Amino acid sequence: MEYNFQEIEQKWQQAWEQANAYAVSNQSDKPHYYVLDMFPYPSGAGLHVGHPLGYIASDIYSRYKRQCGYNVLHPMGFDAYGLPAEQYAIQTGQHPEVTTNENIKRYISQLRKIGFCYDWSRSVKTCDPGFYKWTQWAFVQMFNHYYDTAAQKAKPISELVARFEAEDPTWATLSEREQQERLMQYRIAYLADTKVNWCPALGTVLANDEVSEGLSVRGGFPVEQRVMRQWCLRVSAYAPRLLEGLDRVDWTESLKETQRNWIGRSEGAEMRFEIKGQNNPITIFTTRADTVYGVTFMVLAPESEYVERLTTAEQRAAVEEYLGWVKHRTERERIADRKVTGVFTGSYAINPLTNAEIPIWISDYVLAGYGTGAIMAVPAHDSRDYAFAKHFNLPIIPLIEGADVSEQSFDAKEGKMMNSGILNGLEVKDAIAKMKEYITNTGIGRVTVNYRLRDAIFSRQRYWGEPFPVYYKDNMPYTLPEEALPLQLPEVKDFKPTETGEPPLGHAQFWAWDEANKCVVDKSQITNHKSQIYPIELCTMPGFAGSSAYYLRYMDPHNDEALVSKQANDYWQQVDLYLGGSEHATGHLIYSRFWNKFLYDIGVVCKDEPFKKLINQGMIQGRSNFVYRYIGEGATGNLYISYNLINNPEYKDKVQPIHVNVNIVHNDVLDIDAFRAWMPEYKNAQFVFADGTSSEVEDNPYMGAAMPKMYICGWAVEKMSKSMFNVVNPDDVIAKYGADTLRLYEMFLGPLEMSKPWDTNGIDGVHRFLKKAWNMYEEISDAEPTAEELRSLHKLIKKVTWDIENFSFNTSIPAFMIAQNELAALKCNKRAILESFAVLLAPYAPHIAEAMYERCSVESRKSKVESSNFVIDAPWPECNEAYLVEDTQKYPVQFNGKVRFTLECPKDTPKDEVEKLVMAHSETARQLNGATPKRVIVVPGRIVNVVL
RNA sequence: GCGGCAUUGGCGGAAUUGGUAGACGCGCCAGACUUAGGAUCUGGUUCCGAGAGGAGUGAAAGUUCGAGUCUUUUAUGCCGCACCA
Repeated sequence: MEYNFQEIEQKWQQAWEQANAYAVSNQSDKPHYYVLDMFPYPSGAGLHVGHPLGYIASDIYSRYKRQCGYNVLHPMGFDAYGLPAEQYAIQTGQHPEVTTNENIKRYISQLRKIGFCYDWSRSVKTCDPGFYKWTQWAFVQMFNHYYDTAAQKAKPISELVARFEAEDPTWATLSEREQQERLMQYRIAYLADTKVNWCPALGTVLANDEVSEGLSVRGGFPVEQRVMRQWCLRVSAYAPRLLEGLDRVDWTESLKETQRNWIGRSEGAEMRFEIKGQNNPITIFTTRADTVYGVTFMVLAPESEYVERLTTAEQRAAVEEYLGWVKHRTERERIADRKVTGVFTGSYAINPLTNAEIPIWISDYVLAGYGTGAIMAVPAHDSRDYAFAKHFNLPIIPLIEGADVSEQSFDAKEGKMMNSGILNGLEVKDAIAKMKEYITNTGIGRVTVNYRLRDAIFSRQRYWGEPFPVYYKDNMPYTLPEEALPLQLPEVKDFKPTETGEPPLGHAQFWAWDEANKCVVDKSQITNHKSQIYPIELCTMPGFAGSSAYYLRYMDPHNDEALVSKQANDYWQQVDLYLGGSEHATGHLIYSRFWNKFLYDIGVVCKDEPFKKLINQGMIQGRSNFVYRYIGEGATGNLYISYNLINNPEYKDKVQPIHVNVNIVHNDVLDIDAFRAWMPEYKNAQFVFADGTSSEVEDNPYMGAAMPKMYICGWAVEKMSKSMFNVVNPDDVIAKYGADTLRLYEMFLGPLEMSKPWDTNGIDGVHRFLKKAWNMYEEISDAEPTAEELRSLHKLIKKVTWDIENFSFNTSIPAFMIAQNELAALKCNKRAILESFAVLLAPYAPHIAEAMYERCSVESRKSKVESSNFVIDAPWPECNEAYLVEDTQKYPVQFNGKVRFTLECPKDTPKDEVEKLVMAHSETARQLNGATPKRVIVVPGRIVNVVL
């Protein structure tokens, strides 16, 4: 029977769907396991072959775990809010919900075809009110909590109020508004005037991770700095815990490093410097307290609050000019043009150790948001200070013996101190410690830790996002009561910002809060305060809001009473395995961990880290194909040279590579008819074929039938994108080879975590394997398997089990091929072997495995591979291979470096016993080598080396 | 500048604990079948060498009886962060 993958795959996909085969319950005696894919943003372009890579890997693991007897939660959903849908809406007027839902539908149909074992009944999408109710709910909780730094935990804001009432006599004297303003400084979700990344082209602010090199990550539009009143999340409060938690998760080192980098912990000291003529010191942060004797000037960030106070009358004009210039410089300009700039304030600080008077400058190389926004400059040992000092001709005092600072600063933290008073003669490391001690003891400062991680800006001036459940009374924000959630996204007539610069929600008519009746009403009713009708927040939440806790929702997706029930969360605990791209390292994966830790603090979840193990699948790059247009003498622009000829003298440097659609190229051979039909300009294309001739048919030496000629295309690895014509759609691959081949081939391509190009050359080999494997199931015998057959099978069992548990999926496919080869060579048609083979293959190629298993079955029993356990603990057959026998040790015996035979003996055999055994084998050795061993070296536990 | 990862045939890549480097697939070569092959099957395929044999995992050194694997130095490539004091 032919391997009809279309029929098989359709049949089993329907069978799984009808049987609801992958629905999973929150109640089970089985051990639980939660496998999660990073849910996709459903873009208009649909899936390409790169997307399913991680999904296939996680699907293999899920199926394996299920076959091993686990209750596996393996869901899929959609990150449905986002800019592209909204941009499209602005251009076409189509409601983003319509396009988003269309895209989701397309994604689902593409995903279904690949045969994933998702529990679709648990699917979520972030733009669903039933889902974003809990995004809004979490926001309200964050608004109503503050971070208690002493306890390192979020606590209800009411406790803070109680503390103020008890400890601060001025509290009672404040007005309600003043009290609210004060509380706002503590809330975890808070409103503040902050410097933001404003993107005029997108009309919205962006988070730090959404900006790269002064351009928006989406769209690549310029971003500028602006101060705006924004919602923020106090992520920075969680910095120590976000850092510490990394030690307790099983993630790759590189990803943890990226996060550590982003969190950016640095230990140092804050020091106070008195100001000459003022009785009010300034505080700076430094990690090099040891260099305080070399401070020759101070620098303030332009935005520093010290600037106003320290600018003298004579310098005011110069300072203001400089501040104005800095303000109008975009982030992009600042990065592109890193020249040294600055201005003197006119004030002097007093070095607390030397009492020297040191000038205070302003420069934009000091950042307002880090430390205290002011630094002590030590030009001898900091390259940035050095550049500044050279530019403005400020003194440079070297502090480390032997350091030459005539050309550049000496930044290394090594060497012996000099010119440093009490620190002279100490090593830098000891000097830092001593100085910290000195600072603490004398009270001129304190030892502190600084983090680079900033609070997340949480407002977006966009339409297609979660509305904030917030209304404004007397200009102060109040959250909607819990029973009013979700606050549904209103209809608007225009998705662009309003003329007055308000976000698109400014167009919404029904966008006012009736406090008395607790409902949304027409905003025209906002007339006066007595009406108790107030405006609702116009911004929406950013993309990461909906993706920060979606993994919890899968545990309990239909719960209307809670984000996740206690029972469901206690059962699933956390995500055991999370698979996704490393591009989310500093965005989603930080926000999720923050969000989860907050939920942990308030008792909603039982684990403070959301993702126990995390694997980054590599990116699939495109593999572009090229044709070579002849542009040399007499070129018509219509002649294309085969790739193997382009370095011939007559064509060298006379051809121009042109991208050609990879879908009309097979194994780098161009389909010339398809090429001519592809675009009008190629309609009359002529070719020089691989054999160097131009005639399109070769005379057939036999019957005169035409034989097509080959045009070979060149290739290159590039990003997979439409413009390179190298996008491969999984649907096309499935139509041609089937989902099982696609799954196998994606895994076969290389290690999961590495980036690699999608190269369709070679997919035939994998497809051939499936065909050959299928052919083994023609006539099945009930005879007892032979030892050899069992050996092949058990090698495979061992290998595949190891591979799956170690996420080394790519190496399983060769193992299957070898086993298939061996079994075919033995003409094996034993039911016991073939059944097991199908069971092993099931995680990788579930459809064909089901069909194989079905063919093995005597009567029509349920015959699902699912119901048959993965054979991890099958009895090992008697055989001679050491590695199949668990309690013996294998000693490959080498003679002069070449292994000649393998010696087997019990694991704990003493060394001299092994030597004796080897000598006893010396007869063999003599025969093999024509010599008797002179010396036998036994390395404990492993190898026997025989020197002849 | 800081940090992480990588480098093995013509190509993708194996080598799981330091133990026969190049599994498996592609491509290529030869053969079989065939009107035909861009189908299928069989055999071969790291390089040099006719052969015996020799060389060989980016480069150099080290540890070891033994190194693709461990250590140090170095080169190249990819990724992340970057005026973070």
